[in-house]
Amino acid sequence: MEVPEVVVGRLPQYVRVLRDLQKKGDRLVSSKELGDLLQMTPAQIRKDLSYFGRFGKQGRGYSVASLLDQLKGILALDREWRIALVGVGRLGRAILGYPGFAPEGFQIVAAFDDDQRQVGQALAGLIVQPMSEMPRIVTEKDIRIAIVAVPAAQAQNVVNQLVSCGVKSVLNYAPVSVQTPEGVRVRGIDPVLSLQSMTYYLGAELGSAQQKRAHRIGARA
Amino acid sequence: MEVPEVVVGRLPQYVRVLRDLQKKGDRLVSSKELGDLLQMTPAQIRKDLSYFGRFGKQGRGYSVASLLDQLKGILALDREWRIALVGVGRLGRAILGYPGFAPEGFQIVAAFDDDQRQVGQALAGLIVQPMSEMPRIVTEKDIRIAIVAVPAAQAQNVVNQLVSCGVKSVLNYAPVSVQTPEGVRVRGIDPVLSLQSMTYYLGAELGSAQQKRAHRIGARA
DNA sequence: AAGGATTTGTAATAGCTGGAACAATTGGCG
DNA sequence: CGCCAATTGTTCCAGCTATTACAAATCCTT
Repeated sequence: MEVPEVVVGRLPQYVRVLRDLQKKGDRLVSSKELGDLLQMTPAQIRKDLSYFGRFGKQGRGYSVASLLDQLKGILALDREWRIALVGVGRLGRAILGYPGFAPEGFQIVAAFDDDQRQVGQALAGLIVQPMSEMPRIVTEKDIRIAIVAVPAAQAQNVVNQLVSCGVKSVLNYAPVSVQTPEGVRVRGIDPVLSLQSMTYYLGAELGSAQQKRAHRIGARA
Repeated sequence: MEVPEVVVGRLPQYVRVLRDLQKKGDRLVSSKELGDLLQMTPAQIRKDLSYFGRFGKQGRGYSVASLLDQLKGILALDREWRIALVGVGRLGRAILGYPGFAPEGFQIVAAFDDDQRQVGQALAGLIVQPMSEMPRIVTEKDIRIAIVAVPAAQAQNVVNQLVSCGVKSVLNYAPVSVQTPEGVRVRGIDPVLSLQSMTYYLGAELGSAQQKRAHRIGARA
């Protein structure tokens, strides 16, 4: 069966909330409970999970530990992922220092920059490498994921290089939409875009009554 | 006419690419061109825009400057938005120093933290305030948007406080799903979730032939 | 052991979203 | 001046997504 991309996109949320429940000591959880925590309908959660198997028990719900294990397997989170970081400016350094990656199995194992003042420097236990070393290092370390934290003007070029090195997934912090060949996935992280999609509704609230009527407000987690 | 939320979510991308085109000196742009840049079909762009009016000229395309102006108006980006930041730890400081907000009209005008060692400190021209000052300052400065950069365990509590202060939009950097009443919008920024939705496809490529067949690969910008 | 309360997995359905297609319109060119 | 190429705005339709509804299964209580 074909799994819709939107379903895959929700699985990590399930993983995250299941971890919290496990930490809290809960052994069982129902789709209703999960739905409340994630502001989704129970049916959607059950249907999403049903793409991958039957993990629950009727009348009881899901075993937190077992569902978590299953989802980690499905998302391939039961292994370490080596990541290359490109760009060690202000943003890149913050990413290197972010403590949220390692506990989830994401390890930044190489850092690149084309600024000669940055190259050779030690950061978070890594020596910053010149871009010219990318093909060799990415191949040697078998890196499939890259994080791009370079200025917008350089992002497309950097992504092109990464793709030609065999990188298949890119997390793009540059505020620009980059194009990739089929088979290479890009996820953008741009707080400004997120803010701008919220001001639409804020503007309506401040605007005329006519505008108010035109926009419907609904919460989103 | 009711505008779907998914359409509103794409408008900021149009704004971003239109800015780039304007910087590049282009005066006109077609939906085909925009579609190529954003890896979308021209029809979708035309349809999205048609929710708000008729901005193009048949046979010619859209005036970059005029479409940009229109979209900025629709998204309420033609004004300054005052933002409160909660949490000035490692992540909060990085956000304060991020130079991408100001040029888009987003100004962080208050910073809060409940850590007594942080309160009173000057950061990026702001004095870090205690949480107890939030109701007063948010009201006085008429703040409607907040950025949350506190540990996951405190995020829900902080959001509750923000909501009770009248904040209507929250950009949540904490790796947790927070619940809000209807009318309050939350957008989460969690790079780990983005990575985890990509490993699903990477795992399939490394896995068995059976898994390979099960997952379909398609690029996404 | 029987009955009731609960909850899953899925089938059916309603609603939404994206894309194809095309008439209408515009500007350029000979 | 008339034709041609280009491109929009919109209608229609196919496909996708979410929700409702319910039979089947499980556990708890008495």
